[in-house]
Amino acid sequence: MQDRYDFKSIEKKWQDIWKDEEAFKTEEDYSKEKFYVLEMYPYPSGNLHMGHVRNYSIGDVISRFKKMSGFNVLHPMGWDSFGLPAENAAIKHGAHPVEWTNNNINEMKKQLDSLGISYDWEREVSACDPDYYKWTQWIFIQFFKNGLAYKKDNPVNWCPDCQTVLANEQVVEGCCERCDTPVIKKYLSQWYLKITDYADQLLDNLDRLDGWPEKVKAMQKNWIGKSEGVDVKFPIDGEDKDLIVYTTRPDTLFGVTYMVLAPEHPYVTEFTKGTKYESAVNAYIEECSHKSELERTSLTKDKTGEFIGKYAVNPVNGDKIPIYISDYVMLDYGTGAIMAVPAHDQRDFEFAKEFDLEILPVVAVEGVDVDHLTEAASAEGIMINSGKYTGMNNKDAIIAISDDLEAKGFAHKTINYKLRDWLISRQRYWGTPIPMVYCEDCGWVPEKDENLPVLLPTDVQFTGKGTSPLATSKSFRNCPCPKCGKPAEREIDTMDTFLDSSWYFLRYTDAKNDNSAFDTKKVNYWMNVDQYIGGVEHAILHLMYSRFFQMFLNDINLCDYDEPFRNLLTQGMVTKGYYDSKNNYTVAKMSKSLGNVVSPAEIQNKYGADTARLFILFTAPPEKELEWSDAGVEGSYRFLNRVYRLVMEYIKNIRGEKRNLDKIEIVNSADRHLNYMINATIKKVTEDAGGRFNFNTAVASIMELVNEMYRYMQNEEINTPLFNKAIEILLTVLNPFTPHITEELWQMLGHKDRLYASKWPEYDTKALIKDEVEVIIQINGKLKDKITLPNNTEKEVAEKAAKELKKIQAALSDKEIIKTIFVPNRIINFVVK
RNA sequence: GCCGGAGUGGCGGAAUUGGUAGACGCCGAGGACUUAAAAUCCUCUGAGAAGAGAUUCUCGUACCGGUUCGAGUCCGGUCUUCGGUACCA
Repeated sequence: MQDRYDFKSIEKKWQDIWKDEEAFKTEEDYSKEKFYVLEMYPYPSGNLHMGHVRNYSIGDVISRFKKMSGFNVLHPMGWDSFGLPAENAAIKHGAHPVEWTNNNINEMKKQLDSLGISYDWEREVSACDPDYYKWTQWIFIQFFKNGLAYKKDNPVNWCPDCQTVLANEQVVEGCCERCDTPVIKKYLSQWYLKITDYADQLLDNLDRLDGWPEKVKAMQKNWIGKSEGVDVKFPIDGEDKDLIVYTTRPDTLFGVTYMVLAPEHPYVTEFTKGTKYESAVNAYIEECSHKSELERTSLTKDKTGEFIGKYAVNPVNGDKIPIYISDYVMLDYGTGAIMAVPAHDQRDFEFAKEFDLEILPVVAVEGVDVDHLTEAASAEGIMINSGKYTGMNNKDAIIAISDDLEAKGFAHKTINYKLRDWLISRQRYWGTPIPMVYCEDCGWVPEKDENLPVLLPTDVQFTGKGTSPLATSKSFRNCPCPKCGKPAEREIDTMDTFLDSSWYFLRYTDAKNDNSAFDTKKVNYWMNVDQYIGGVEHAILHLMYSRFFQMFLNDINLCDYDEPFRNLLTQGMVTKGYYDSKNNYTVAKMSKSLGNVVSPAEIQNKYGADTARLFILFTAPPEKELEWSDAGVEGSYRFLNRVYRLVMEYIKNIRGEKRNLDKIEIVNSADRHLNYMINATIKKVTEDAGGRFNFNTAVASIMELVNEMYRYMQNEEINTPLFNKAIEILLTVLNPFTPHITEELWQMLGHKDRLYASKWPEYDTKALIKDEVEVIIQINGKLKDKITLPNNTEKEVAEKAAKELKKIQAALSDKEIIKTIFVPNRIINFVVK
């Protein structure tokens, strides 16, 4: 017998068989309960990394487990195949993005199959496939027709390196999320989707998503950033205009000592034109416009600004207060103007100190000397210096002051969101063309349905510079207006690739439909996604955009659900330790630049796919970070060899005889214990792999069963129906984790059927009841001794038996028992003094 | 600052409802097999103390306190750490 099992031939053999048998093909069966398990589709970079392996191993265990449990399982895979790397490769190597992308897809597909992941490849989707992006375009047009897509001239985030605009969500700390280049503001006319119309629904529905991690929900909540306050009207002295500001603290209105406008606010040039303030103000605006987003939002920098020569009138007391401009006020939040209360807002406090403006406290905060502030007092307190509101609790004053001002027409309650509309135009080639046409007479008109898809032209030049590559196509731009037929021009920008990924999970339910994006009956059968699995880096971007799409498609009656993903599992990163430049041991996400990458192919060559899967699932719970350990991989490999040898030993043992498959007989305590372990393992794996997704503890319990079987084998006859059952259960419950080796051993036992198609075992609750149980004996809650008693021994009997134990007698000799706590089959606790 | 997690052996991690803390695995030590090594199998493996030894005692889940017969688990406070987010008015 070989020392180590031959994973290379076994894994290849079974992957070929599954393919031939169409083992994982899924069809609609409306009579059967469905389960839709989905892993986030990857960008086809051409190479699988360990993060992918983890993601897909988790999904595959769930998928295989649910299939064996009797569900009609949908487990598809596809490609997020539009995007910059393909285009950059085209610029660099001259290959067309479509070739580069499709080569990568073929390569990655092979790698996925070599891991034994059970995908139904007949439902494969690829974002860059015209049969797919036709419907992305069609959905965009539905947004347009419903007034949710619009083109607008706006200051936008521009990445000078990627040569394209970015959505707010793609700007991380003032830099491009892709290349880390500081983002600059540009004025451009761009397409937007009105996600802000769904702000409340996106927020409110979060409460219903109880299968989502708190963390992700909190991140989305913060991002939407709902705040309730009031818009207050400040008349401007000497002008026939009012200044509207948004505040959440109307209780501090008596403490307003100046006003601030964003430098870009339209009033600024209007009020300063031709005045002595004009040159200084314009210089300041000019200075701000050169600052990057990063510089401007930096908290550490000193406050700057300019007085614009005008005064506003405070509606609560008629005070005249100076108006400044400063870049600490943002044009795109609230009204782009604020009332400044230096005593109670830290930013205003800093500005007031810099410009020597009055700091007037209006809320007495406990424990703070408000007349000698060293920083703003933003906590709650009692109103002071506030006319008739003085003495009130500031929380009550918020309501009283806003109500009074509202009655006088100076205020109204408002809600503000941080969420902005989604800028979806990209000045790049490799994306879905925006299917819009500009006609001088008709304005922006969507392409006719029958002309979809608007195909990406092939006669373009990739320079990576200047305007959208589509502008260089001779064939693309000119077209007739879909409405009036006159010569018109196509939009030359493409869509953000996040649109492609905002509905791909719907397309899987009906991937080959030529007549619509998906069939309503099919989509309603399969949706929602019962279990979605992916990295937490998509907590806001992809997961919020997809929810938005789903809500919209629900509103236009294309499907019955307003949330796409019922349960979400955010897997942790795969990390590995390395020695940095100062020779310190550091653990970090695997990355080429750090040199701490372990490639899946390398591990598969050395140990096989089953070992790679097992190690990843066993080493850490799925949502936690997983630190790669070569020794740990060895351990997983060792375990699989142990399983292999165990089954070979059993087969060897029955050679020449018939396998004893009679009725199971439990003849001794060893049998009873093995039978207990068999059933306990089924129970544990069913609960851990099927419900809690704690695959690590599920695997641990299978390991315990194997250990027990080795012990049993040393002393007992193993050609018995009971041991045969142990072997078969072992292979069955291990199958979702390591499908190749278990399928092979199953066949070697003589089975003609397949393990992947077999039924998940049920456990016998009677076998889990032990005849005898170990009861612990405590004195004052501390463990003193243990006693073995018949199951369900009564309190009196147990207590008597416990008191007869020598240790307990000794411990109780000079004590008085006040009370005895008895938990059946568990604990006797003597409370003594 | 605000929001959300997490702190358990040498390491990854168990303990699902308040009931034997440390399952399972890694590392390590010892033994068996072997000419030898690898592989495999068996035993031990939280810390400290006492004992020749079987064994016994004490401490121990970031820290301080509380509730309880009993707390890794519940409550109050503190610290550390990770992730997200922020001149958002």
